[in-house]
Formats: sequence, structure tokens, C-alpha cells
Amino acid sequence: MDVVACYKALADPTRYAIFRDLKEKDLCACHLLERLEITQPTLSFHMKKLTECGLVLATKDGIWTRYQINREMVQSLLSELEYFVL
Amino acid sequence: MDVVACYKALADPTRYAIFRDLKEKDLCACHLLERLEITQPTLSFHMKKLTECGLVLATKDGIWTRYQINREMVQSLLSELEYFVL
DNA sequence: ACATCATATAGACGTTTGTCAATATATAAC
DNA sequence: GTTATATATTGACAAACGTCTATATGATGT
Repeated sequence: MDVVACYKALADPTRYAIFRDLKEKDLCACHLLERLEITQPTLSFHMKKLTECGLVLATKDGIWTRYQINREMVQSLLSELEYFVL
Repeated sequence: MDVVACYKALADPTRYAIFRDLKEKDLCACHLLERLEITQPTLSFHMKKLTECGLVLATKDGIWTRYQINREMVQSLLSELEYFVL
């Protein structure tokens, strides 16, 4: 688990917005696109950052890709962060 | 509280190392410098990022500045992050 | 006042990042 | 196989970032 990569993934307003959207509900890229003022390649770029660090899971479902928050990874990040308030 | 700024502050290997160092013990800039392979202005740059977002507190103590983790802010960040695993 | 030590700021510079338009790939439907 | 739809990749480019050297600021002690 690359903690810094996780923080980097969340350290952008657009990606944090995506992350919040995914918290409400799993979404495919096309639905995320509707909510954001970015182009499709830009979204693809951001989803790569979010999935590569493991915070978001992507599952191909036929023609589209379903993105969902990886709660296990968020939990790991939480544990790392909790260390600093002990 | 600017969540994204907090993540941005932690999203750099050098700053994360500083943060870990501070977890063990409050330190002044000169002692942090001894532990890192960076110049003094670079450290100053990083400390600005860490203090501006509120994750680290700086208190002038005579000639030197004592840096310490702001556990309240870490706790706030934890709460924000916990939201995603609910 | 002057010298010294700790930290901050300014300016320069290469690297990384976020964005787009254009194009490629992959899946499904006809 | 062609067409349509969803997502990824490439290449270009401006902006932000991390780093340095040089210099400034600010506090202490003489």
C-alpha cells in the first residue's frame, strides 16, 4: 500500500469530488462525466490515479466500467492516519 | 478546513517523512534538517505547506520554531475520511 | 552596533500535473 | 462486418510543484 500515492490521489479537487460522488453510489464513467465539467479523457486520467493507488475499484461490466470505492483501502488509510493521533 | 489542501500536504514523500518524524517528537526546523537530505529553504517551503493547511502547528520559541502535529486537525481529517467507509 | 544563528523569501529551473483534441481499443447490436 | 457506444491512450501545452543558490529577516549574545 502506497500511502503517499493515496494522498496524492485525493489531493485534487476534481478527484475528491469523484470520490464523494462514488460514496453515494457506484457509478460508471459516463455517469460521472455527466456530473463533472471535464472531458472524457480527463476523467479517464483521474480514474487511473484513483484506481492505481487502490482507493477505487473498477469492474468491467460489458460495455461500461463500474467504479466503486474500495472501503478496505480507505480503512487501511484510516489506520495509517489514526497512528498520528495516538 | 480545506480537506484537499490537507491531502496535498501529505502527498509528498518528504513532507510525509517530516510528518512521521513529528509524530515521534516535536522538533524545530534545524533538527528536522539534520534528518533530511534537503536544504534549509526547501524545508521551509515544506513546513509552509504543512502549517498552512493546519496539520502542523508552528510556535516561535525565541530563536527557533517548534513544530508539532496538530492532532485536532488530524482528527478532523480522520472524520472526513471515516465518512467514506460508513 | 555588530556578529551569529534560525528561519523565511525571491528568483531560477527542470519535472510533474491537469487539461484538451484527436485517435485507438473494446464491446455490443444490427 | 459495420455501426454505435464506452473507455483508454497519445501528444501537446500551460500551470503548479520541488528543488536549489543567494539574500533577507529576525532574534540573541557580546
